[in-house]
Amino acid sequence: MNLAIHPETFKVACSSCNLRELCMPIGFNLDDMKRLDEVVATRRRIKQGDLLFTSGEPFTSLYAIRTGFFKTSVSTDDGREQVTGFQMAGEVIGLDGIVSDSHSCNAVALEDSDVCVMPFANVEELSREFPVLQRHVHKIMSREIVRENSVMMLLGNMRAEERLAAFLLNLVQRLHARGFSQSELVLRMTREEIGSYLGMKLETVSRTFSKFSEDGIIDVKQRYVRIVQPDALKQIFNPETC
Amino acid sequence: MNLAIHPETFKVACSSCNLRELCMPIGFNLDDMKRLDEVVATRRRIKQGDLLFTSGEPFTSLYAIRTGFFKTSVSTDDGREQVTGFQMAGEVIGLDGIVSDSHSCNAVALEDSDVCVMPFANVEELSREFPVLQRHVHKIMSREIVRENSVMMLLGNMRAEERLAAFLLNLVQRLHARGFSQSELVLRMTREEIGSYLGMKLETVSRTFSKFSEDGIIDVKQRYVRIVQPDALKQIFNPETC
DNA sequence: AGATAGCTTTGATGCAAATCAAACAATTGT
DNA sequence: ACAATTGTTTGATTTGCATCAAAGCTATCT
Repeated sequence: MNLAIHPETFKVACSSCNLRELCMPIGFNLDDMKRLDEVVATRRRIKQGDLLFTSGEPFTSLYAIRTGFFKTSVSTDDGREQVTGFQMAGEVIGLDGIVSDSHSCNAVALEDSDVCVMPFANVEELSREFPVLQRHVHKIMSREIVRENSVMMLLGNMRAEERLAAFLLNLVQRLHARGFSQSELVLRMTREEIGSYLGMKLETVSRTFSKFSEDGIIDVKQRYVRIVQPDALKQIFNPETC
Repeated sequence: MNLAIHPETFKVACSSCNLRELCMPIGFNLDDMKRLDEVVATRRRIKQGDLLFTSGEPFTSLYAIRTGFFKTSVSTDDGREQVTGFQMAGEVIGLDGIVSDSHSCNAVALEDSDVCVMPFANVEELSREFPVLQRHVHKIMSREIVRENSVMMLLGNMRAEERLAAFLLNLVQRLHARGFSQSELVLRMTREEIGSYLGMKLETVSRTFSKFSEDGIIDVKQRYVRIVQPDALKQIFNPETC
């Protein structure tokens, strides 16, 4: 790799990464950690709006997000887009590519981002050597399957208010796990992208935000959201609990 | 395992199973195949309507369907059910349990069925030994992720007719891959279960079937469906192609 | 600072699918 | 063979969200 030509790519050590607990298994000794560093080949910077990978592109690597924020989406031939997920630091994307050796979705950076490139051949080789890494990879894939199951529940069974409540609670919970506030967040995506993810139109997303705001459940100012009554949101999401 | 007490469970060899190409990787020699047989601990019979596993139950094994038909579903606390998939012979279920060591969905047999019980510890151990099995397991999980992505597209973006067309085409394609007709099928699930999977009510499913029938695209008689104009179905599913 | 483009909000109207309702098969049990 | 149960079809009505439309806000560029 020629760094003069590809200044955006460079090597980095997992063993010294502060996201280690998030994207790497725990329970390694120092020597193992050094070996584990081999899973990451390079680091890559993606500017806001740029694609990390696209549907149809050959699959070579998984990507661990170091900093930044992504959306993944699939499209129909007639141009309809479905956002399939929003991913933040410590999360892994690219799993869709394994089955057919080519990606089936697009990954777009919603802010300037930084990812660790993990060639899948490395992941598989080291997984055979380290059962704890193997288990970790399996858990990441299973977690994605379970997440998509709950999105199916959202899309198939829930009304607009429930969907948006679930969305906000999920986002803030993941941000909180990363040391951010559990009541305030800045949305990285547009109303249209939220709507695409939740199976509703951008106008409905906007109206539902306004409704929550009128009801005193949240404060909204464009991309900034403060959750004033988290319990009210939880009740909307999970109506039986009342 | 006491066969007198558990007559429904007994050992079976993958190496002699006629679904081998579907649930096992290819490219093994005979000796490897013998080792690979160890992945399956037992076989288990599930009667129509019975549960293979339920949400909350400890995760121990994956299940390869030998014969029969399953649905998987998740539920909200207030009793709403979302069918997350229909699975047939040669397909693997239980992947949802890996992430938290307990299942997060229910698997119900829609007809008398027969599954190979593959303790996940065996799967992981043999995966470390056989890269081709490791790759196979990864592909199965990735395939499930990609499938769920397309269900999200269905639920988020498509109208009732498109959803049902996609559903029928997908079912018949999978049945055809198993040697069945590419134009006739017998539905193993109720209108309500189809509706739950596709995010619509049973009445809408029924009406859409009737509509397709009136338009001469399919013949329907209760659970029996014959696809008269596959191209018309494809066009409904994929409107741009015309 | 002003202009342009992109995003968001809010209102008015329309429609696809949900809901409510009832009759009609098909299947299961006695 | 009959009753009871479960599943399916079809019709009438309602409704939640989409669509259409227009104005307001923010950010970016010159």
